[in-house]
Parts: sequence; C-alpha cells; structure tokens
Amino acid sequence: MKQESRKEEIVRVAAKLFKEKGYSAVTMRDLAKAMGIKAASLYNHIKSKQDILKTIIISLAEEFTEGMQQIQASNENCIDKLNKIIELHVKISSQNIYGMASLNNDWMHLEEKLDYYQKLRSDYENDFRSILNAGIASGEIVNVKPDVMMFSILTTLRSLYIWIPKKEDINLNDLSNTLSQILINGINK
Amino acid sequence: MKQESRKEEIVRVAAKLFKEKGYSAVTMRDLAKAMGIKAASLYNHIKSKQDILKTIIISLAEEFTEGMQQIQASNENCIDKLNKIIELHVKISSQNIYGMASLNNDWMHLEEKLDYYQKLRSDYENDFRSILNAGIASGEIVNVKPDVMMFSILTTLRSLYIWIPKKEDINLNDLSNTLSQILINGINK
DNA sequence: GTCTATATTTTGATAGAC
DNA sequence: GTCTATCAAAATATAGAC
Repeated sequence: MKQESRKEEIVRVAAKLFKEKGYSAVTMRDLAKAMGIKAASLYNHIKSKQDILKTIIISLAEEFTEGMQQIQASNENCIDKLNKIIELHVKISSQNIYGMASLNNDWMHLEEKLDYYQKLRSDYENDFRSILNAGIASGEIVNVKPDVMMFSILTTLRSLYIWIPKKEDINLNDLSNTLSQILINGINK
Repeated sequence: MKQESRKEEIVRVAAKLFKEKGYSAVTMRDLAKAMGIKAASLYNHIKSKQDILKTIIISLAEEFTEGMQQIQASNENCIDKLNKIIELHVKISSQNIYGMASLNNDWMHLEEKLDYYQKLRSDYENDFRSILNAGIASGEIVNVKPDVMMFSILTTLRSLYIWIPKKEDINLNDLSNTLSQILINGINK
C-alpha cells in the first residue's frame, strides 16, 4: 500500500469539505483547521486552492474517459456495454465518494482546465449516446428518445456518490446488479 | 398576469446566477450588475443574501410537499401515483428551472430555515418510499430494493432542471410520458 | 428607489523566522 | 514543514444624500 503524500492528504481532506459545502464555501482556513495546521502551511504543498480542485476533478474525469474507451472498444452488445458502464460508475464512485461531489457540482469553478474538462465530458456523453443508438438500431433496446434514456441513466449514475455512503453495508456487486435490473429493464425490449 | 415586484425580480435574477455558479460564488455585486443597479440598492428590497436563498428554496420545497400530499391522499394505485409524481416534478421544474438548481445544490447554505427544509425533504422521501412499499406489497411493482428504486427515480426527477432547458422544443406532456415509460417500465412487473 | 461613501470581516496568498 | 505576521482584494451590509 502506497504511503499517502502530504499533498494527497490535503486533496483528500479538501474533497470531503467540498462535498459538504461546495468549493466556493470552503476557505483555506477551513481546510487548514481540518488538517490541524495553519492556512499558510498548506501552500508548502499546493500551489493554490484552484490547484486542489483541478487535482480532484481532472483525475476523476480521466478515469471515466479511460473506462468508457475500453467499453467502446469491446465487442460486446449494447446491454452488456451498459452494464459495464454501470459497473464503472459504481466502482469509481465508491472509491472516491468525496471527489465525485466536486466532479458533479464544482466543475464550473475550474479555470485553465475548464475547456479540457468539458471536452472529456462531452466525449463521454457522445460515446454513451452512440451505444444507445446502436442498441436501438439493432433492436436490442426500445425505440424511445435516446436523449431521455441517457439523461435518466446517466443522472442516476452520476448521483451515486450521494447515496452510496448511506448504505455502507451494501455489497458493490449487489448494487451494480440491482441498478442494472432497474435501469436496464426499463429500456430492454 | 400579476405584475412582478422588484423583490420578485431580484429573486428571479439571483436564481439564474445561483444556477450557473452556486450560491456561495455569486456576490451581491454580481447580482446588482445583472440587475443594472448598485449592490447597496438591493438592500432596499431584500433583507440579506440569505433572505434571497430562503425565498427561492422554501417556496419550492413547499410546492413539492403540497403536491405529494395530494397524491398521497388520492385513491389511485401505485403506478398512477408514480406517474402523478413524475408530472409534479416536470411541472414544477419547467416553471422554475433556476430555482430548482438552488433547491438541489444550495440547501445546505440555508441558515435558520435549514431544519425546516430538511424536515420537508425527509417527509417527501418517506411518502415516496411508502408508495413504493405499498406497490410491492400489492404485487404491482417488482420486489427489488425499494431504496434503490427511489434513489434512481428521484435522482432523475430532481435533475430535470439541468436537462429541460436544453430541449425547449419538447412538449412537457411528451416528456412526462417518456419519463414514465423509461422509469416505470423498469419497475413494472 | 438608487446613489456614493464607508464600516467591518473574510478571503487567498506571500515573506521570513524557526 | 509549520509557524506568526501581514498584505491586498473582495465580501456583506449600513448610513445618509438625492
């Protein structure tokens, strides 16, 4: 198990605070207090508050991008790809509950990395949409508006971070399977 | 058509800004600029920034509570009640897209009204859960974890505000029907 | 109803001692 | 790596003139 660096510790604690109050409402003094040090000391490890947000969001966004690329490249059918997407969200969300809050709610506060983030996000959505369209074309899933399907499924998956911590006892495979059943059967012909 | 008061105008413009950047990141100067006046002038109409947030969130939360109470009191079956809930969310969300963002993302910044908001919210979720449990008991919907069902449906409905403005051309009845098909068929036995 | 001027706090961040 | 001291900017809000 790799030893956590001081910067990583700061980013982890910051993500937790960002989840509770949002990036803008958390001050460097709040973060310092949570770390048990003074605000000025934080700057020995991070460049700026923005630097923390960037670290949290970009690494997560890239994880999703890589996961989606692997799913896209596979030869599976539409339903299996959707199940893989569900597993991807459950896995990443459960491993970084706090970071997921920033990814979902504070991306608009990114500065130089905003364009890059938005590109990753829209690429992801385009891949998702094309999986659904392929499934409709092949008759695998019902032919209702694919944008509404995507909205419904993706919104649920993106909000997992809110809900997973309330059910710490739940098995992650069980959760993936239950979500598959609920989300997929709604669009499975 | 009732004439909009200056306070109502301020609240409406504020909600739009809050949706874009979140409550904490919007300053009274930002709001004043969007209104075409100076920040000090805002205080002739509103008590504080907090007063604006409270006005936006509490009225919306009470609208949902009233809607849910009517649905609960009706004699309809589970599926029909769920369809009524979907219509309720589509209706309120489409009428107040900007306010819905604050309701979803900035409720934790409420001060004296926080407890009241949280009570309304948990009552709403309890009503929702009991509708699902009744549907399971009567055999109307499938017997998978009701908490996951609720999470999936409610998360989608709560996020409608993000997505509705992108589809201005869409008919709201069509949207309700499409959502019903996608969300309900997934849990319809 | 809006303005200018201003009070008071809080903010992100830096300098330099230890 | 952390501290104290401090800066400069930005924040909410008030007072009083017009």
